[in-house]
Amino acid sequence: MPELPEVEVVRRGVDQWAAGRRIQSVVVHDDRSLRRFTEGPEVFAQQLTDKVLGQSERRGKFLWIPLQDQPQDSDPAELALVIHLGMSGQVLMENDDAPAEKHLKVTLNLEDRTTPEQPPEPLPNQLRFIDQRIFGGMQLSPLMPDAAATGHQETELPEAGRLIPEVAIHIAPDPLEPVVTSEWFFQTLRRRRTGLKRALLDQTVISGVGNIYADEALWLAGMHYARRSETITRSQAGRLLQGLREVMEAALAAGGTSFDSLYVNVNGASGYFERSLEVYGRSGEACRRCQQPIRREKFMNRSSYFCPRCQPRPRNGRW
DNA sequence: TCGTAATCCTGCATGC
DNA sequence: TGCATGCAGGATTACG
Repeated sequence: MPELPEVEVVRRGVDQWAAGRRIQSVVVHDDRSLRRFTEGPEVFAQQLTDKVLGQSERRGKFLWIPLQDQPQDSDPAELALVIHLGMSGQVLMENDDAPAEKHLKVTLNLEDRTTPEQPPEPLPNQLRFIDQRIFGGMQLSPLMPDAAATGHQETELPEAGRLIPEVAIHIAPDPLEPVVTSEWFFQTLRRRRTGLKRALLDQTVISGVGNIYADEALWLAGMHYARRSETITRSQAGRLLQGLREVMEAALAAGGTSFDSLYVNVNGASGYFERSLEVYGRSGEACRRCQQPIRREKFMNRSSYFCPRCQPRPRNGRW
């Protein structure tokens, strides 16, 4: 299931294979994947055709590709193709003679790249969006200045002046962005009055964290998922943020987490991080720190995995 | 205004 | 064997 590291792996692949290439035509196979683009599949295709794909960017689980008129356009793009993988979305680069996937939703037919760095072998000429459960989707959105960076207390942030799609403007920065400091995270959590895991899964608090990495980071920090966010201390917030970064960077290095072939990179290959998970999906198995059996509990219409000894249940909302 | 629960969707596993 | 049910979960929406 794609969370931040998986989306970043896909972003890198899209950048490598599709950046700088012009869209020849667009085929929408299933307009349910454009649910959030209210103007319809015809307008979607029309607005993409003849545009050049720029360098892709990401915030949390939102991935977007700025659209330009020319390959070396110096003017900032005004519109972006926004892709969200949901829990079963895939982006694949393939040739047009490859058989259509069962859940193929949108195909972008690309012109050959003609820049000097073009490799000798021909590049795949299609960018395909595939989505089994249709929780993900594509849409077009105008780009606008990033409020998260411009409103930050620290200056000289690399994000200052960055453009974000309008549809993702409400999404908080993710743990790998420099704007997310330990103090920022502490203040953000203290302002909320909810459980820690609820806060981690709320993309307006911090983005990019899904069920898997929330459980993993809480285990690394030794904190229970129901711990109240407003009672967290500075050092605990720092530990939790460190846990988030640690697990995400490790997953990124392994090419992401693959559970059921729902996540693959743009070449169709699976990641290898699953074998490194400490609690998620390990109900009944021994905790690698204290040997207590990992417990699974129902939480927010999903499952929470934790070690009852390393992550004791809070009493009176604290510990 | 904020926090929480329901909803969307499909394939797979399980039970009868 | 075939059908019904439960489960997985990210983002949005509706409700209290």
